[in-house]
Amino acid sequence: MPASLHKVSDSAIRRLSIYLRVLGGLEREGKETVSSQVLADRAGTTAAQVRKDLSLFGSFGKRGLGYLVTTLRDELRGILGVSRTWRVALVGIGRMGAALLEYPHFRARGFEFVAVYDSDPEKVGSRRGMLTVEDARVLEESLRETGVEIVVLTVPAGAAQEVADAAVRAGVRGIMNFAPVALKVPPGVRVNAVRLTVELEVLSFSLGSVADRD
Amino acid sequence: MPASLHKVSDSAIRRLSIYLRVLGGLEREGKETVSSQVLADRAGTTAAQVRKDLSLFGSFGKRGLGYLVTTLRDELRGILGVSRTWRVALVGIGRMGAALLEYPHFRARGFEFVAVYDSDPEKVGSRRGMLTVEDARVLEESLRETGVEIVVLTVPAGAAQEVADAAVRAGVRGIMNFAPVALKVPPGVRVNAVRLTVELEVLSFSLGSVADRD
DNA sequence: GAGTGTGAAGTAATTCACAGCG
DNA sequence: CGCTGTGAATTACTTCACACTC
Repeated sequence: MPASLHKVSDSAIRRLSIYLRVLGGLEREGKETVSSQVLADRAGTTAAQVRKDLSLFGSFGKRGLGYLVTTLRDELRGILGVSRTWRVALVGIGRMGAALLEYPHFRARGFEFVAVYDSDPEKVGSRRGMLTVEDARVLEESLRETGVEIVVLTVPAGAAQEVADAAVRAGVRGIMNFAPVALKVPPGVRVNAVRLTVELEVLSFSLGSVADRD
Repeated sequence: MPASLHKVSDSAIRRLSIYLRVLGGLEREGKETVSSQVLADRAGTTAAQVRKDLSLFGSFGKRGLGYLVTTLRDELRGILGVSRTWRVALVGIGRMGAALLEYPHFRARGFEFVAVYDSDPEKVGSRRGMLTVEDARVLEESLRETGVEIVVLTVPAGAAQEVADAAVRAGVRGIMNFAPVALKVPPGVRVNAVRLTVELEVLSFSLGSVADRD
């Protein structure tokens, strides 16, 4: 039962994205087919989990054989919505913003930065690769004009909510938030937070508690 | 039932780290107490979840009043293991590595970079703030000598596993991995992967499927 | 035979709801 | 009274196990 309209868990989607990455590697290695077991090993999960995840969207495998690498990759691209290009804007061009702007894997996966904003007058007007830094004061209308669909937020915590509000008013429905605040957005808008300090603190906790395996 | 030796879920720990961040903000605002409800609002979760999470480690609140901000913050620091300083090394100083090295929130939370490595001869020997970039070939012994406890990996995918192996041999038990590969490490070593492309693809999926609320 | 697809079983995480305390 | 702490109920996620297909 393919079920494309049923609710799929976030963690399942995360894993699909990882499978997609693994399939790219397998393809480069010239592999034509792959079993759920091998896929699982490379993705860091279990074979049953792989099959369950894929079965949420269809029956892509061949029994006794496994999955066709290229076919499955195309299917996953379709499911994840990355067979097209997404128009992305960066707001806040500090060191982290600059690093993301040049991050090679984004473009390779269809996420293209089409605008950059900052509120620092020193930075506004300067070039960043193909792009010119625009003034954050014109954010809303500029985002709308440029047809931006996803915003990557690397501004200080204090500025994040107002930038998010402006982006939402401009019709943006996806926000990748690096600022250390929980953003409030209306229904229909999706925020994905990247919490670098949290990741380190999870490590710190694991190393601290002795009762720890794996 | 405090239960410090029982298994606590990863997501609970992640939330504790977020609560800690929120408490810092409340403290700066001069708030002395906070209810689970307010904490939840600022952290982006529910009051029941906050109380459940905290109850895994003790009874920190006062009924009818809430939690004392400073006290709870200290408790959480102890639980997460961040009342001390952690010695961290960065391996791979591209743009992302450079951004992390200067990321102000790491140091503010007790994560201190004490060494930087790269394999590029052009970079080896150059200065990065207080640190000199060392040659990745001496990684293992240098990590050991420097007493590094956590490694942040920002090397290309192809190099990540061998760097991880060397780090593990050097006694490192925590790895924050930015490379797009699943690292294999022995039991007792904890890897935390930061998958930036996955985060964007989750957004892409959410925007793509129309059947989407929140 | 090898390996998928999937209900059913088993775990884990979250939410409810309320007794009990300050 | 207000708000915590927590068992109980619920919901979500993962693993099992095996019929089925290539």
